[in-house]
Amino acid sequence: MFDPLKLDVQLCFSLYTSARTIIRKYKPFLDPLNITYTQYICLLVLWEKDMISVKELGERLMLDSGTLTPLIKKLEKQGYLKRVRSQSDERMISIELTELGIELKEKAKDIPESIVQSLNIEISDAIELKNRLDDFIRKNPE
Amino acid sequence: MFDPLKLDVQLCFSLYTSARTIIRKYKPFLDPLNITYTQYICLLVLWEKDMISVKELGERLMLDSGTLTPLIKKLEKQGYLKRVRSQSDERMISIELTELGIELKEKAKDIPESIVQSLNIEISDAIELKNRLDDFIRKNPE
DNA sequence: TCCTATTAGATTGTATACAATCTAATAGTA
DNA sequence: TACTATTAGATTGTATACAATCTAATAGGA
Repeated sequence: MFDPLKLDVQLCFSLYTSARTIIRKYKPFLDPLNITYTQYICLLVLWEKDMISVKELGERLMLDSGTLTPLIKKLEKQGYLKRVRSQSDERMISIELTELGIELKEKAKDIPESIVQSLNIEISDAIELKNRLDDFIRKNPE
Repeated sequence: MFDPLKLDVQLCFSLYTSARTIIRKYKPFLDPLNITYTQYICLLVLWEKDMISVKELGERLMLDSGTLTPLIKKLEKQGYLKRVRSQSDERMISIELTELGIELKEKAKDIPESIVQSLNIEISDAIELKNRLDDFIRKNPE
């Protein structure tokens, strides 16, 4: 008999478990750089576009200032970035990579490839899965 | 030019975001029961099989005692379960639903259906996505 | 039986997530 | 211009995750 109150049946649990599983895979590659997964994705955004506000970073990662403020301060303490009060609008903080932060990009460049190698998944399946997830995210905003 | 250090390219971020997105969808349905998503999935396991150890629950959810111990104590404080030291092996704790915990199953019975309704996704797509995720989890253990 | 290894769960410490609230700055408007 | 609303980011409080360590109990030999 089909019971929707079964853990095994619920999509959410599969998403939750998959996310934790893959984030765990990043750990051995991020530990040497002394950063966490969330810090890593912040840096990914900054490596793409430097000098953005906390708000813009938050929109990109779908995280709020409650999560980002302490995290950015930790990256600042490690010397990877600076927090600069904007001149034009003093409510805003501009996050700016330091030399060290820019250099870190080079050290992190092989991580995506290493992750793909460490995952037991075909590239085509990974792409298909990612497309389906992005479709899901797109259709379920907020 | 394809850059693997782009956030948008990485499967992990899609998983991470999808998981947070769908867990957020549970909140309006779980808030009235005064439980969180993680507490809910613990109860899902117990509603399926009562009187299990912390270890067995942990294996089912892939969570360790560091996460589960405080969480189970909160559910105990709310009166949904009892923690009973096993007679045969005093290292083990048996988690046992109370009347209140059993009654909660009835109150939670419509949640899966409500979630499906609230998600903008076709059932067939949800099933396909879930199958792919479960395949991914199965192939990437630990 | 005695000793060592293992195991179950608890505890500690760090790092998110996220709701709710707060503060200071800016925008919008009468 | 004076007033109100909005906005950016910080702060507070709660609840995970998870590594590392600790403790007590059991298992498995010599």
